[in-house]
Amino acid sequence: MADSSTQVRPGGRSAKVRAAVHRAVAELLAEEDAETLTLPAVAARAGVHPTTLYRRWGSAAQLLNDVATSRFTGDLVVPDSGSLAGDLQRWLADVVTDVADPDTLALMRATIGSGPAGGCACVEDRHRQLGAIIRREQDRGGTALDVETAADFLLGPLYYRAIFTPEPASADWARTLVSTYLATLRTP
Amino acid sequence: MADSSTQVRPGGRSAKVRAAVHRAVAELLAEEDAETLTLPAVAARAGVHPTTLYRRWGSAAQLLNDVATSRFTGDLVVPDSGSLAGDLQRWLADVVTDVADPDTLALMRATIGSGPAGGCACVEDRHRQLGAIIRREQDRGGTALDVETAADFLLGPLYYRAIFTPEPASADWARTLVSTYLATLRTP
DNA sequence: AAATTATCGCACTGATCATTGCGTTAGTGG
DNA sequence: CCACTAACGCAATGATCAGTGCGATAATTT
Repeated sequence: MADSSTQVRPGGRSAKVRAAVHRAVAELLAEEDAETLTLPAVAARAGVHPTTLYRRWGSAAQLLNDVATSRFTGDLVVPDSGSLAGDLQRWLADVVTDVADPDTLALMRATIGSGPAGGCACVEDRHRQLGAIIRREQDRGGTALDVETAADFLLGPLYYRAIFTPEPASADWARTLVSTYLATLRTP
Repeated sequence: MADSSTQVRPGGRSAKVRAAVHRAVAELLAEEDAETLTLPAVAARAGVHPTTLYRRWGSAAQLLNDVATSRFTGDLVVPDSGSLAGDLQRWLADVVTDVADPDTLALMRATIGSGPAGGCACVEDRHRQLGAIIRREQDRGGTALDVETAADFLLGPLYYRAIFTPEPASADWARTLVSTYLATLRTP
């Protein structure tokens, strides 16, 4: 103990409590609205004492942020089909499948309402993945693309529909999105 | 009193209370996060007794929904510049200006978290306006366009950036959005 | 102007949330 | 195996929220 006074201890029990709490948040969010997501309610569902939640997370907003971060990072693998079109098609199809889950959507909506005003944990990893796909295309000798513009045309309509409109996003609609975006690249 | 037992009374006092409450909600949302938006807090800010809020709105979610509905309906006029491109350019610029306001954005984010899972009061009027623009173009003899697709390409990137990314939407970026969308119509 | 009643303020109560101090359990390193 | 301490459970407290009955105010009608 040369430097730090706080020594993290991620062994069995803490991890088990954390997993139970995360699962309880997901379940409660899927059942009822985000208004009733209080720390005592989560604790009762997870079989954990409320004091633990107050100490580890402090508030419902921070807990939601933690759940969303661990839920939306590292869940999708960046495909490598050999072409930009193939990579985008497969990746966006995976994103559509992910967003199509009502529980995932509920977590996203709740996170938007309680998270910080700029940036959201729901899409940070998506932007990284899109950047990786574009960088790979550039390494193959393809044209250098702007990540922001690609996100505008691919993630924009997808998340807009998921959050604001009741109609779900289908897989072939996502394919149309990709081909339209690629068409705009050829005709500036 | 032939039919109804409840008789609405929108005269002076009720309207004044309603306006004060709406203003208090907007102020509190602009200052702090949506977590602390409780009915007693709104009542204290508005100078109204909390009982009134419990009776008229019932919960913070319903109050938020009411505020958002009256805030996002009828605030923009549908332009009539003579051409589809001009109408879309001017209208989307107005939408950008509207979303650029931090207070408006805070109200949108809070409404997403507390509103019903399908559809949001923030965009319902936007869809109606976009439908009116497209219908007018069709009356002029132009091509019949799909409202959903137009919303995907215009409102999608705009609201996606506003909610998920910290970077603001500029006016000329909105112009790029419109011209790109119009370009995709000519090259299917 | 008088009667009617929707709406609001006030006081009060029960329920739930947020927080703290203390003892216990169980990972972690020697 | 033993000492150490991070992490948890428990009990108790103050604060705030949610809800109710009743009288007062003011908008609306006759």
